[in-house]
Amino acid sequence: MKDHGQAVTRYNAKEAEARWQKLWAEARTFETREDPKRPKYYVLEMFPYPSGRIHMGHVRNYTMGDVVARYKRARGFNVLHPMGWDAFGLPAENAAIEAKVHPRQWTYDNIEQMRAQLKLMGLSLDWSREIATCDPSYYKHEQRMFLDFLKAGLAYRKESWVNWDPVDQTVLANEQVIDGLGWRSGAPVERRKLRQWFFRITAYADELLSELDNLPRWPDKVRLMQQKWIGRSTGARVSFALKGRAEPLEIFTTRPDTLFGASFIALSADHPLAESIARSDAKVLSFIEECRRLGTSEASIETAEKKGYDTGLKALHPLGDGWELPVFIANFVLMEYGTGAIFGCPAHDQRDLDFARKYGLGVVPVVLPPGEDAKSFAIAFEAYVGDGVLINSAFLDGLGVEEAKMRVTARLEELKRGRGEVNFRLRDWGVSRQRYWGCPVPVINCATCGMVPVPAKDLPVTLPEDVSFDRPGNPLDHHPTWKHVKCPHCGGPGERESDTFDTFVESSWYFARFCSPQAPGPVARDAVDYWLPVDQYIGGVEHAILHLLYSRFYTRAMRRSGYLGIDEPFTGLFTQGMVCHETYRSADGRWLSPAEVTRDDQGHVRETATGEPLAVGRSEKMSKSRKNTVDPTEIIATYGADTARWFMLSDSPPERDMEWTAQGVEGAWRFVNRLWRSVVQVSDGLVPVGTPRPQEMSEAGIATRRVIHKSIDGVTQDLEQFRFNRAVARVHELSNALAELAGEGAGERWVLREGYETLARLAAPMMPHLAEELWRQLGHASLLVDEPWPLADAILLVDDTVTVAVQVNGKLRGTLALPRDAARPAAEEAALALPAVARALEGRSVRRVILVPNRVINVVI
RNA sequence: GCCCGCCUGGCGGAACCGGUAGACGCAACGGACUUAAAAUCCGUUCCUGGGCAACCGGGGUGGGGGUUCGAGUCCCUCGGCGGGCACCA
Repeated sequence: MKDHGQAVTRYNAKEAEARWQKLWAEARTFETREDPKRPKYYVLEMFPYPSGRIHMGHVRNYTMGDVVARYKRARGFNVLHPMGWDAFGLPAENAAIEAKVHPRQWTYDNIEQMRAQLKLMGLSLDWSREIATCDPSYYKHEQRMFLDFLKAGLAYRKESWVNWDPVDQTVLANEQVIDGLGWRSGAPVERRKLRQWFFRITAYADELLSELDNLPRWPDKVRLMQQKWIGRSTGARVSFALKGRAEPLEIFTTRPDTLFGASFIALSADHPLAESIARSDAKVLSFIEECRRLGTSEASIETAEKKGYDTGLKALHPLGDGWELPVFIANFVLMEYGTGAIFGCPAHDQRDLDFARKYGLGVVPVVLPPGEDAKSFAIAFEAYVGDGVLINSAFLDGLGVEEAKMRVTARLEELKRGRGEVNFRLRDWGVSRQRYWGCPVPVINCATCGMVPVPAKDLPVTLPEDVSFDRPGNPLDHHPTWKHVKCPHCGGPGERESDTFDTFVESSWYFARFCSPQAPGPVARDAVDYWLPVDQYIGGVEHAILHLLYSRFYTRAMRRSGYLGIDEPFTGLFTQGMVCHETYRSADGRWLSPAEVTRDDQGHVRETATGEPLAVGRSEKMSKSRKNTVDPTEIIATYGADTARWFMLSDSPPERDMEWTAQGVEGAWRFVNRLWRSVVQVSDGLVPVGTPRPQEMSEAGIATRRVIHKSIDGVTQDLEQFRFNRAVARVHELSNALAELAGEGAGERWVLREGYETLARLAAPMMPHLAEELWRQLGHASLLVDEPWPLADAILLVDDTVTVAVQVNGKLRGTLALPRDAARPAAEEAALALPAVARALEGRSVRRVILVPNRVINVVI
């Protein structure tokens, strides 16, 4: 074909995309409202932190969500697909410190920029529902709900150990402590006991665990991680009397069956008993201080030696007559778990064994492994933790481990020296942050009345605008006037709580706010009842525990306060992989960004500016530190959003990491153009829109129709199952088949129309702008986005003739074209008649023939 | 240390429930068009032996073993990579 100039050979993505985006916006195509007559579908991607620029991770996430939203919309669902901003957080304050901008200004500027960037992607979002969590119109509802939670006992304040940075004068999260030092100040972090706010997530520990089984559309991996995080363990609480003390000591164990193998008791350094002894014993005090200095970082735990200090106290075994056990303070016992005290059974716990060997304590085996002899069995340096039969254990002798656990627990209960107990690893969620850029905890501290919640009518408690970040610590504390208020209770002088909430609180309910973003209360009940739960939630695995667990808790807390009627916020969850890129490094160790390098004719990578050759490193997650990032806006400016979206969905399965390559984008861009060009070229010769299917059709035409309808069926299943890479491959296949038919002269004009219309429809969720363009080119006046999803003709999905593999002893010897569902004798005969089969048989007799209908004929000799 | 996942051409990956391994794309190579290049179009490409050729054979899904008429797929085992948790009593 002759080149008729630029207009015919090149698709102007930039112009076309802007045009369609404008039309969708004008038609308010994606604005949604409740409609009880239609089935709803709520698609949500984890909302972004407004860092200032979108990155490829966002592009991948929002492309996937948009494919789902557009597909479900075409299937007739009333689709809610909103977007907002997770707008509180530390980076805004850092910007305030470094660039002297107000966090609010910085945040809203960033939102402005990112919204413009996102809009270029052509996402089917209902922008009328946009929310920013730093807006008082959002967080005032959070404060309102906090008051409800307070009343319901789901929020409370207690003293708790925290990581304290003495220079920055703030609490640090565990993630912000690196090798025992504050991440910003570099100062050694101290453990301090501070009054902190908590959400009682543990109240729902059992439910949060058991309901994981009712989330079949969540990845197993995430459910498993949450299971482990909640960490339910069954055991017993056992009471040990202490010689010379009135108060008994309680311990928790999951192995009450090994109670007769006890040889010591160990207390946490933070245990009240340890602290009480320390008051009269300087040596104990210095040991406790040594334990505390060890800190909580992973490295220190790993390298720390198991150490104990014998307090000289004696505990009396609850089942032994006058049996005394030494009481140690040990550095490996955590106050936060169980009762902060344990009994040590060295024979059946490795850590206890190490401890016993170090301090010369007894090692008595009480569980006999199968096949061992009770007289000769001994423990050396490896504890036995498996199943077996109880020995040396009085009334438990001869029982299995499980049976023994039950029996001993029952006996302890009779004696009132213990009872069965379930413990969780999960702790209550500490939500206090000593930060400015967060939602203020709506509480006033009064010298007379104590803690007084801010009355609902006084909400919101807004952040003061005039703050200074000149000195370390919480600006809310330093503010001259903000925190000084009258006590709402007695009218006397009070002080505002200056803690703000962890930003995870905002993200724990934003999905509910999206249902009715203008509601005067936190939510409008009819709106949440209609829209919730979220049918499909999409985001990174990094939120597998924190955000997803908090949201599950918060939903229950909202239910308890009457805001919602559901338990689980997200019925479907998909965790997408990361976007990676290869890395470039110069000889002197500088990292270079993909934009700064060129590939020469030999395939060597050079720095564009200097021509210096570069080392190409392995592909890693795009990150600023490695400089291996590609700016989505530049890609969209060059190739258009559809190309970026198409490449994002190609090749790699969505749950896996993908590699971003320049060649890959080029390939996607070529396909966009090829598709556009083939429709432009073919459209003039097609039958008019709406022409009924002709009675007569050529073989090639019928064959192509089969491909078309199999494509509909295949793409539909692929999209339903999040197999976007396969959907992409199928669209390629259909495009190839149509090009082939078009190449065969006049071809079947009707079939070509059906084919290209189908192609446009199937590609629309993934490349929405191009699809509209093709639809228009094919002669339609309507918007494709309002067209229904195509339906496959079931008759065309089954072939009349099938290709069957013919094997001899499982080895492929040839193929056979047979009528569908061919009967055994005919199929067998045809198979045996194949020359390759006869050759393989070499005259040997056939023992039997395995026939898998329409698939395989296996001749066994 | 414990738990989970993964391993298929030069690369990303496909292969429904055990039934023709390598779809589709990238890259590479060859050809056409062009004064030339780019773009585009056509063709080839898992490895390997034989043959001028159409063609005929052998091997192959991280290694080893097993189940089965038949294994990328199921089981055992070893190795490698990735992720999660980590003093949890």
